[in-house]
Amino acid sequence: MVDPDGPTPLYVQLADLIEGLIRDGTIPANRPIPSETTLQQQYGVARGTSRKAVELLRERGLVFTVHGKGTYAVETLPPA
Amino acid sequence: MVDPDGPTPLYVQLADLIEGLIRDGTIPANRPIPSETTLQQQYGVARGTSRKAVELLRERGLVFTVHGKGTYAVETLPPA
DNA sequence: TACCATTTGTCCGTATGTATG
DNA sequence: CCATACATACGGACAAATGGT
Repeated sequence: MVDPDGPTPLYVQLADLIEGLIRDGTIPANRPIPSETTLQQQYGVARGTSRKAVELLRERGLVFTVHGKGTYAVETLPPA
Repeated sequence: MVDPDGPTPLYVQLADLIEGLIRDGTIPANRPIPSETTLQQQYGVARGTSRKAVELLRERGLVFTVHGKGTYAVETLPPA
């Protein structure tokens, strides 16, 4: 999944992985991505790392976040 | 604001700047100073740098920190 | 109304690695 | 060698929003 010893930062690897899930339809539009806590446990990273991954996905225009609810895949994806 | 090329370390410049804000009343007693994250973004420095600046202010007796909440200006300022 | 669980938001504390002067 | 500075990554604690009981 993610490689802590690789040259790519963990939070970038995580973001790339989730981007793949969105682009291949595993996570459809307007459906939530895993919570920050779930990502931590699932991939064995700290919360700060999962937060930075989600932040990157927001910057890439792939997801939007609602405080107290969750983070969701956007309707129309930006070009890869 | 802060000069990365100047002879004074960035974190000292940042601390001096905030000390000024406290002494001139811009930041009143028991009010929070900008967070480390805010300082980073505001002045374009790394977190370690903003953290060292706040640490310096603590050593100078100008602020006190509450873990998980924030850093605040003290009630009675030490002599300049 | 009150309470509670979940989730995101915002804080700080610490450590390691890299690079520069 | 050491201080400065940046980036990454871990952890803990509290605040705010949401939704359900």
